[in-house]
Amino acid sequence: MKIDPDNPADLSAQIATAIRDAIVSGALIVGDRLPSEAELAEQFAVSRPTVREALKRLAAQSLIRTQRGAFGGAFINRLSYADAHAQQITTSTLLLGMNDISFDTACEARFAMERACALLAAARRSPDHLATMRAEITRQAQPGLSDESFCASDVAFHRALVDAAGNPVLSYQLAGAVEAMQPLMNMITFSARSRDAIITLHGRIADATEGRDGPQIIAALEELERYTRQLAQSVFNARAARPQPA
Amino acid sequence: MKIDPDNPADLSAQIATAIRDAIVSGALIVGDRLPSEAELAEQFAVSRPTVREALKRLAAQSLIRTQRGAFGGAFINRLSYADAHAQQITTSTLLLGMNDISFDTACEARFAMERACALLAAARRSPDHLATMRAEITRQAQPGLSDESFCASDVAFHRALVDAAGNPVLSYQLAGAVEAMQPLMNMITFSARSRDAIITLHGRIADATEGRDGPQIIAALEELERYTRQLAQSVFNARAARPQPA
DNA sequence: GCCAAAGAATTGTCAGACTTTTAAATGTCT
DNA sequence: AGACATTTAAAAGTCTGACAATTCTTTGGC
Repeated sequence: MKIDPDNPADLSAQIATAIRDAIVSGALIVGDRLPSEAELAEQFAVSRPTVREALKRLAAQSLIRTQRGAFGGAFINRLSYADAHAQQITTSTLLLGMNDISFDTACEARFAMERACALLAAARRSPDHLATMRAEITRQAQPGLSDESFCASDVAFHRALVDAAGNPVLSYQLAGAVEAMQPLMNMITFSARSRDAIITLHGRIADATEGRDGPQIIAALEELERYTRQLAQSVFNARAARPQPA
Repeated sequence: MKIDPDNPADLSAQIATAIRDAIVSGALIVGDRLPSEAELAEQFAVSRPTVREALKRLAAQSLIRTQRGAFGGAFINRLSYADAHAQQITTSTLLLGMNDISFDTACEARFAMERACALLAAARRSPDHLATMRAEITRQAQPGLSDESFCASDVAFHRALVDAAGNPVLSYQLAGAVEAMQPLMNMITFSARSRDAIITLHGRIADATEGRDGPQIIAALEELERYTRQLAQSVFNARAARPQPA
């Protein structure tokens, strides 16, 4: 590290890359303190604002954390599951929102991955996970619930299923897939009848999880995927029939 | 947006968050041009360097791209699959590298997700994907191959399988799981015998993919997971037996 | 021995200036 | 009139120097 060709392009990006590489390669480890901004500026032969821009880039990815005051500075940050989750969700949401991906494609990916958790969830679910799932089902059945709250509860239910698999890496990876679907799901209007159908399937999933019946969870998820895609199809068809609702 | 309380904490982070929220919420869409740095500085009542730090944070997440010259500026960037892939891999790699996650946990998550692609891959694989898989198997069988190259080829093989599922969202999500394993796999020494075993299983996966036999792909992947975990176990046990090899 | 004040190191922010890049506008020649 | 060269202006990229805010360490006083 500490190398920086005098290419005229984006010094702060180059510095950020150099430091990032040092972190990824293990040359800098969690808790290490970087030199002060003034020292870095001297090392890279640039001004302090340029160094600061580089550090802000790294901070945006939660790679470092800064602390003011004497013996403060920039420290290599441990990337927590929470941070990784949040980044994953933001990235996934933007990816889906900006690339006109079809509902079907996103839905297929999400349920394919969720089914991958089923066997593990059946083997490892704790009473805690079951309680969360049941609680969300109860919430979903409340009469005055808005579509948005219904979707939020849906996400919470599925997250509980994923977490029940007891593998934090899996939970992290799935977070993006499940949560990023929420804006897409929010475009759907859920009738009382369709909510009933979904709640029934959620009940089957919860029962199967309680009974440690992995294949049954998969079967219910498959049915839920089929139903969700069909529901979205009919909503979009109806909208296409009358393009100007106002 | 355009709001910014005069809280004394991290103005550049606040500005970045405000703009990011505007992007995620859809108030700013792909191709939109932000006001110039000078104008933003005026709007937020801060100095230009502070605005620049905020913009660099957004650039680090590929949310904006900047262009110099007249009528240049910061433009909302379309988050491409390539960018999202790269971010995903970096984040996953760091998460696994900094949180002493067990090999078993990472391995379990990875193969669980990969099996989720099996049925889709069987249904949709193209001759192109098959050719890639066969080519990587051939490479893996070369005699003088280093462990590192063997791992890299392993990753390429599995990525071909994932891509064969024909769902870009799935490919994106899986990228992290598969590629982030590489540093962990690189810690293993692959004997000629273990390479043979892995290559044989890869052959079974390729055959099953060619024959559109989803369950067979899953079975082979399960065996591969079992074998990989067992191999890692024995390597780690051997290392633990003589901690100071030098 | 404990508490308070001084000191120093470091990030956060500002102001102003200069350089470089780039596209548009203008001018000139055929 | 059209094609090409020149000028111009807008904008990011960078630098310098300064001051404010924060926080740890050390010193001094009781």
